[in-house]
Amino acid sequence: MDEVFKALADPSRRSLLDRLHARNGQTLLELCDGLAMTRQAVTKHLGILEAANLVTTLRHGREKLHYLNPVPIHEIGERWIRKFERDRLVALGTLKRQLEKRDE
Amino acid sequence: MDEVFKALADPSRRSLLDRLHARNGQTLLELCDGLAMTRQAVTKHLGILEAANLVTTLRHGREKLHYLNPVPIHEIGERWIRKFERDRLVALGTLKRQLEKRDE
DNA sequence: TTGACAGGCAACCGTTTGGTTGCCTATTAT
DNA sequence: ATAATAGGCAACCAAACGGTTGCCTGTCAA
Repeated sequence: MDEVFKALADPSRRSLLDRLHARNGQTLLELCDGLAMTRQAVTKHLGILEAANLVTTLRHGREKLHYLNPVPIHEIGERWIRKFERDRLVALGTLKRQLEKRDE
Repeated sequence: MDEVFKALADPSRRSLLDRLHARNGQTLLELCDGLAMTRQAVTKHLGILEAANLVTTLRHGREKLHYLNPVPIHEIGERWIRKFERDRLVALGTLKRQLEKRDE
């Protein structure tokens, strides 16, 4: 879980996930295209995404295909974000009430 | 958005959010309790959470109350995670089909 | 078979990060 | 008034991060 959060913390990596979301199964060079960084930097980012299980790779001859794995993202939604959903509704009311209490 | 992702990347900060989720409106010292780091370190973490708008503070005399703001978390769920939901269903099928295509 | 192409590996570098220590200020209780 | 309490601020430090350059390996096409 921590690895996933860390992987998502970098905007370049999120953009790589976006690219794979737009078109799955791209090679390293395809993913490099248009990005303002070297191929080696992209390799590192993809390595981190792979370690977090957000990307799966597959060698096909001399090229490496990259596939998005949306499961960890979904899990963060389910196991982490959902937990805070209820708060959103009561947050303001609670704040107000607690303030009143403190001032008594 | 980037600030929120960065803020969520650290486990100590996520644990602080968890603590506020369990009991809202805690003081700095209350939030420090049981954590294996100095008060000043916690202050820094809370500062980052506040900058990301994940925590709202309120001075009350000499103590500072910290309140969880679940809105940015919710927005990540809505604007970011949701986008990848559809993929989850078709991911495996697509992978299989693309592999077959490549091998032709 | 020899280039060209796709990618891997490792060393290095400046900046950011997460944490510390030390000291200062403001508020409250005795 | 004074001491204790709650927190703020700044300097410093090691480690991690995001990126680079340089070079090497494996695969495909002419």
